[in-house]
Amino acid sequence: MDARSLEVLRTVGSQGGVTAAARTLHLTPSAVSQQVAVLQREVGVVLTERIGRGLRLTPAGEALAEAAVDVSVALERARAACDAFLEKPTGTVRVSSFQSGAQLLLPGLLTRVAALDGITLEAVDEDVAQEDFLALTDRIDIVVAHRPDPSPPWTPRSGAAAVRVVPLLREPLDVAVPVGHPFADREAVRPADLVDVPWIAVREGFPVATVLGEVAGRSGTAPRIVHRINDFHVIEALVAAGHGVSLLPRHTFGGSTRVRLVPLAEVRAGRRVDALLRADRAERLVVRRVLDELRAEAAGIGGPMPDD
Amino acid sequence: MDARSLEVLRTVGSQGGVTAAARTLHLTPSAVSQQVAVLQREVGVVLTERIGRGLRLTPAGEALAEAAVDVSVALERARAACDAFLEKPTGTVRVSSFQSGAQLLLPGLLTRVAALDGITLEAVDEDVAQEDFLALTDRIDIVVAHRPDPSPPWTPRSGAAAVRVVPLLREPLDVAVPVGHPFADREAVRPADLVDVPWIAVREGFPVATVLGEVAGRSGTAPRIVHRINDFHVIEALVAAGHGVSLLPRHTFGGSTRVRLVPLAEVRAGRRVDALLRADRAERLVVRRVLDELRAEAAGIGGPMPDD
DNA sequence: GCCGATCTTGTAGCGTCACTACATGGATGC
DNA sequence: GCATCCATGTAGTGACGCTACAAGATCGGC
Repeated sequence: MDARSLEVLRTVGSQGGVTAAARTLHLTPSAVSQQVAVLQREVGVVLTERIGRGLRLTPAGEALAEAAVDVSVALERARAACDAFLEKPTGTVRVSSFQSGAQLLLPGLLTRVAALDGITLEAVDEDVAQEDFLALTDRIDIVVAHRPDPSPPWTPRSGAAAVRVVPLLREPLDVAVPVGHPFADREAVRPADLVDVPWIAVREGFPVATVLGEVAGRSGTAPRIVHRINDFHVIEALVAAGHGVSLLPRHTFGGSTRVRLVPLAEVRAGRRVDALLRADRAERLVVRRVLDELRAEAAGIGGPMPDD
Repeated sequence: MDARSLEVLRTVGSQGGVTAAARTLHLTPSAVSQQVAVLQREVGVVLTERIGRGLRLTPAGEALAEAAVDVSVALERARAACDAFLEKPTGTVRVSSFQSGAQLLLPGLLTRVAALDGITLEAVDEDVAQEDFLALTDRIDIVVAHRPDPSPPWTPRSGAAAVRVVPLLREPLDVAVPVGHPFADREAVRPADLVDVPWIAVREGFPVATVLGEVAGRSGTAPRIVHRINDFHVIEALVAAGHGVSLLPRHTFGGSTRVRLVPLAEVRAGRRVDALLRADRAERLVVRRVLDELRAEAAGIGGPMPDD
């Protein structure tokens, strides 16, 4: 029973398969399969079961994976205990963010971290579907993720307490319309005003996709979606050119002079931006340090965080 | 940073040296030294320092060893999480005890455990000096140890919370005198009565050695020790033959018809019998099960345990 | 003060274990 | 029913940890 084997099992659980686990662990599927097999023989309990052509953890496997979290945490805490005897926290931290979050937070974060000296920060932009954010934590230390504001909290595929959620900021979603549009100079628009307008939405399954449905739902009709674009800047350009209206996050707005953001009335539309990190990663001193800076940076932008 | 490496470091700390650690880990000193060296290189902090021709942990090493406990605990807890899915706790548990404790507790414990079915119990009798009991926990699951009743609690050489102490029973120490001795039919004897009597004591440094000094101290004189014998049955035989008097535990008394046990008055003389086990071992289900039986067995003998 | 004993720490050699590459058996979906 | 994807076996290879041996260091005894 090795800490590494447990880590492998846990990854199979969180990534939902041998192949996916192999990818994030930089191994071949064969190696992963063997590790799990050895572990299974050792504990004498069936840990995985085939589901279709895939694989998932049995209740025993879940329990073991859950316990594996504490092992990783204890290991990282041990490492941190030593780091405390070094003068400065040193090391490299991998941070990922969806694009608009990166645009909002990364420049300031990088400046702050550069001032700390000794910490190298590897930033990656990752645009993934809502349900895939948690899985990113297996290969990235701090995952900046977003979800619609009124929405159920992050629920991992496996291992309940494995991932920690640190709220960063809440950002309202406004209606983006071109200059000259009937709404452009309004104080606010109500859902009832938006019946049958041509929407530019994000792709299905992506973070704020559900918000549009809810806004439209208030007026009792389905939204008329004419385009599905993930990049907010592209959306902004399309709106500016009069190809439709859209919901855009207020603070990330590019500032096009040909687009106006009009607040929504009667409905609470927004997105929450959270930092997701595995419990073991959260024990690393450098990670904590970077996370502190990230929170400070977010606090300077979004104002105080409301409780969920 | 491996769980095994941490275990090695921890053993070096608790055993107080590379060679001793190598013995308990069934390794060569060279292997232990290399492991520590690798670990040290990895964390970048000095973990050990030479003290004479020996070795001890630096504060950083202590901190890491302390953290290593949690790693072992988490690992064993993971194993236990799987065992919970098996029908019965199965496995082998190593128990050691000093001789008189073994005589008192082992027969009943073995009977109890045999009734559980599936647990094999390896019993060892270990007569070690007071300060060496704790080190036994590195190679034995449950160490039955004893110490003078009013005495400071067990303090490990390294790693404060690494060893758990489970009180089993308290046993009074009585004055053993031969039949026909002036004290033989007394209700009790006072320290003042015992000035200048010829004592048979245990060897220096062994568990109840200090009690005699304290009893004698009450009368203001040093005890006159004529023999140093560790085996209580040998002591009993010597007392029976009139070669001196001794302090013997009441419940372990062999029952020689030529020896009387007379209680001590005015002074609280006794020994505490404790079970010592490492925190990680305590997580194993089989170990817990055996420990439960041991406590039950002890409760049947010593009556309720007083708080220290 | 020298010598043996004891303890730690290097170096060479060896065995084991985990990984990769490749092949096989199932299950899915167009 | 064929192509695809996934998990899992099997041989081969490389790396890592161990043992055996030797060297440097320190303490106790005569």
